[in-house]
Amino acid sequence: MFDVLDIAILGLLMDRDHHGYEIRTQLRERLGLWANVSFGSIYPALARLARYGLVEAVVASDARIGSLSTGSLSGERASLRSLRSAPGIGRRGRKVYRITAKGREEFVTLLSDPATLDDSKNFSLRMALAKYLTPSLRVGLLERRRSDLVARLAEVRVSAHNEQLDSYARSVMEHAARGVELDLAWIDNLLSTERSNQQSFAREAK
Amino acid sequence: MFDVLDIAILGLLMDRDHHGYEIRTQLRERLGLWANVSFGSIYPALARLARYGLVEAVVASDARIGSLSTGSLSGERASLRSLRSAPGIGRRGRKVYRITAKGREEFVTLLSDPATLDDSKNFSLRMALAKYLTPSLRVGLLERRRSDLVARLAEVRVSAHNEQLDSYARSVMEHAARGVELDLAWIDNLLSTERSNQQSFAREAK
DNA sequence: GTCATCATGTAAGCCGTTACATGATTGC
DNA sequence: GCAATCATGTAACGGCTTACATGATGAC
Repeated sequence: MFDVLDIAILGLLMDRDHHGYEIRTQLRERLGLWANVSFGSIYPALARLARYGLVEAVVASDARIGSLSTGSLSGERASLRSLRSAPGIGRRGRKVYRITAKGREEFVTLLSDPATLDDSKNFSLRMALAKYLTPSLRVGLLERRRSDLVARLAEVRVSAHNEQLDSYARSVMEHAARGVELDLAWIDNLLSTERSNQQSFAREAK
Repeated sequence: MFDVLDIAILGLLMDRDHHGYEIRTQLRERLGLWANVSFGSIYPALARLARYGLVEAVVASDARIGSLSTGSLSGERASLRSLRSAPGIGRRGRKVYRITAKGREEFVTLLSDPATLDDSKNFSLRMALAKYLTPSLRVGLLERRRSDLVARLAEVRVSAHNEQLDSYARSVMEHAARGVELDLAWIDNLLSTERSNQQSFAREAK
């Protein structure tokens, strides 16, 4: 139904409102992935999320003018016009998006949904947004990722020991193995942090 | 013109003939990438390469051993024989593909072509096939990759120091940085190997 | 005799990019 | 006045996956 980009956008909007143009930079700077997602992906995604009622477009309340922030939708048009005619701050009619209550709900569901949790890009995105998950969902996510990596490590080690590989191909395989080991160490570190947090919480509750 | 999968397939065929079904496993086992490329990609790619005359189908008729064409490559002949001799007869009419002289030329050109050498998947593929490159082309490839990684490392370190990141998002960024560092160490290691090989060659030539 | 594996191919569709189209604002 | 950046959107296109269609062979 909704894909990775939708989750990423909702995740950004959980924090604060954004307009489309801004989302591109934020995706790189705050969520790590993707060297510049194109606008051809972002704007349609926003439109779709709006159609499903997970986000809504609000007026660009610009810092200088301010006080325009009366949320009525009928005022939106007028405000955009006034922003345009008024020289100075307001750029071209920005459409600032805000996540709805329904969107917040759906976001947490999507984020913890174990379906399509295959590749590392996907996982990194979810981890970067993990503060919106409950501790137990976080641990579940981490454990699932851990078992995937263990399987992957075994596979890549078998490949690395393939006798018929030349030194370059073997080097690639060995490096792939080291990459998976690094990922695994990271996950284990995150897991132990989660567990010690849970323990200290349990102690407090006593 | 030709894409990554084409290079990968040609690379496999440089070694020995393959049929389509077999290529899928080999892509994983020998070239590392892609958890199973689908046949919907492989067969059309083979057909296209054949249209351009880079490969040709040498139909392995279900018939028994022998009847083998100009076996310039002894290893290839041996592998085909072993495929047929073990069980009763060959399976369904396999189409075994062989790389042509033109294909070998084009392969080296594509492999050393610096265009579209962006992502790590692409680079890993090229490195896995690096034995088909000249030493200087290999060094060029490695140096280009190195400078990309240096730039990437700087970028991701800036992201990791972003004050507004929560601990999870920061952890993702820091882990990304460690990943790039690992890649970089690998490249540097490969580069020094290349250089010491060149030196020992130079000594011999003296 | 039917299931798993081997084997080849086509068609539909998804997801994302590039290219196109438009326009405001800022700074030189 | 002109370029660069900010800003939004649509349309065409490409690559890869899924699903579909077909069929041989070997194992149990």
